[in-house]
Amino acid sequence: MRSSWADLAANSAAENAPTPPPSAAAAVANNAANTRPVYVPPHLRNRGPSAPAPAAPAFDNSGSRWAPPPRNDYRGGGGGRGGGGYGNRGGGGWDRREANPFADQDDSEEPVTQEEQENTGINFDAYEDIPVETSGGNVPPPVNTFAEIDLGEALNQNIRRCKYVKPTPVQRHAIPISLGGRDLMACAQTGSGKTAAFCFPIISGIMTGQPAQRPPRGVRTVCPLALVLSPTRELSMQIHEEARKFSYQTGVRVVVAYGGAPINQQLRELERGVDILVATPGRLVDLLERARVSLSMIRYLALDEADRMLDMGFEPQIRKIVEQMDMPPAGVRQTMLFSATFPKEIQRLASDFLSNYIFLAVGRVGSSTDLIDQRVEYVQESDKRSHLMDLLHAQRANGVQGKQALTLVFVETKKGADALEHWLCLNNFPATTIHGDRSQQEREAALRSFKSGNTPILVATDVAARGLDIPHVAHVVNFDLPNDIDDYVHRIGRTGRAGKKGLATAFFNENNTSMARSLQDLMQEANQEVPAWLSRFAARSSFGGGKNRRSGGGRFGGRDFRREGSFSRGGSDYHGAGNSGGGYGASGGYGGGGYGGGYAGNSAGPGVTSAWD
DNA sequence: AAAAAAG
Repeated sequence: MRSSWADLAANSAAENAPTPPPSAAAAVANNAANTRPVYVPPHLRNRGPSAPAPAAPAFDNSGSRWAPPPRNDYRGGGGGRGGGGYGNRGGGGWDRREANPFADQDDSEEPVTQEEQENTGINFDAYEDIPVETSGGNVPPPVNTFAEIDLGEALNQNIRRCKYVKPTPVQRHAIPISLGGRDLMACAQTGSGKTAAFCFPIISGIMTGQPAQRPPRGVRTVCPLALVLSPTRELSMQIHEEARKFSYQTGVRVVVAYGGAPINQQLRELERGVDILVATPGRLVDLLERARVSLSMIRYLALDEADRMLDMGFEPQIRKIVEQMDMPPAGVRQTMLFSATFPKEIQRLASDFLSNYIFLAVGRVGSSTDLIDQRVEYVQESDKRSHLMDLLHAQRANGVQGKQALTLVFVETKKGADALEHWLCLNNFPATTIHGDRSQQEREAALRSFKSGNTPILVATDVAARGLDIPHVAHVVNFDLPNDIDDYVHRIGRTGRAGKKGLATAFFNENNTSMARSLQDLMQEANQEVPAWLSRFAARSSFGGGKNRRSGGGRFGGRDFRREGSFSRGGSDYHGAGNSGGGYGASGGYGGGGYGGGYAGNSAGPGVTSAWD
């Protein structure tokens, strides 16, 4: 598929003239007469007439099936509205024009108004005074602007189209680390732009890196250069949509594959070429076993919600994909793990997939205090429905134009989700539900309907707990509390995103006593008001410690497990040994004492644990 | 024990 880039380059060199790509021999000859490098990075391939003519590629495969006809996705100026030709994704068969992922947005060149920024952008004021913790050797310093990083003009333009003005904290730190070629384990807040944090370096790396060799002879096997895995289908879809925006007109192709949807369409997309494959594990294993995908060329591996991907349910599949197929080993490929939460048992498992990695935890002080208002109410099992009804009524009263604010209600079981949805509808609350017993079509329809406000109440199992970015979720209700505090963190993280405020209400009763202590600790750390009755439950249940207890007092949602043992446990002074200056150059390495935490000198109170993506 | 992920 590299050759399709080559064709593009050739095409571009000919100023978009409809001439066939040069033969390999011609390419070589041309190159011999020309000292320019043979490889043309994708960000140069869509250049307009003013761009210097790139050298012809040395690896042209014209005549083979890997050299499809030249793409015609150059559009004058590159940034304009472009008129027709968009939205032909899925139509047209061999029409290779790239659908405009920004088609549904106002693409005018008007400066972004304050209001717009407020409504659509990220509220960066919410990200001041971020505590940052890094460990590992030679940590690259963070950047403050996208301009400081050379991501290439095409990517920069997409960043502007996305209305990203400056990098979020996780992006400031993670992008230089990734661009530096380092493996990374990153804990980052919910809704703080973590997808971009791993997409930008991957796209940039593919654009500027060496051209890929031709895929092996397996006729229909495709060889992506990057693999992004996520635990749910909807999250994979979302990552794919984001990544498509970031890679628009870069020549980098992103394809998604997940279960529950017809495989044939996904196969067709794969055959058109794939640089970045976004997938759920099951469908990927299927594709690997059918030999439709080979991982032999993988340079970048990203696990989103990495702790989830490595817990009991997923670990075997992930090991199979990463260790037992044909993926290059750690140290050869570059591996990036992202999550809000990273229990140290899982960190230990994860380290199998990493090589000399940097651990990064980025959080903001008092984030939950400012952004997610957490409440816990004591509600008997039998009273939950009527209590929920009260909340919804109160909200409706506050709603704009009688419109219900978006409310996401988490329950424990799929049956429970159906039952609650049914009951809500009976009571004139337009609700829908998403869970694993529904068809993929139903799941996607439910999500759409919720996002659009058509059914402003979504009853969900944990399938919706992680990663999903649903704008304007005003309220997350933990109708049934999860059994794991990390799940709670992810669930409430569906609100209070991109610097906006949110509300989270949990129903607590005797069935949740195992959560009392961890919930109390979490809320305390986030400067939330803890009801006295909850503290009593916590005191009562705390003797055994409890599996939900976060070690060391849990100032951060994540902490490098490699540092365990080099500090006295008990966590009275989590950051005490770190220098609180700007020293990002951690020198410690594994378990060494020389941890240079770049803790952003905050004395305003306890750190944050609340919302980590 | 539940949920998710292949069909």
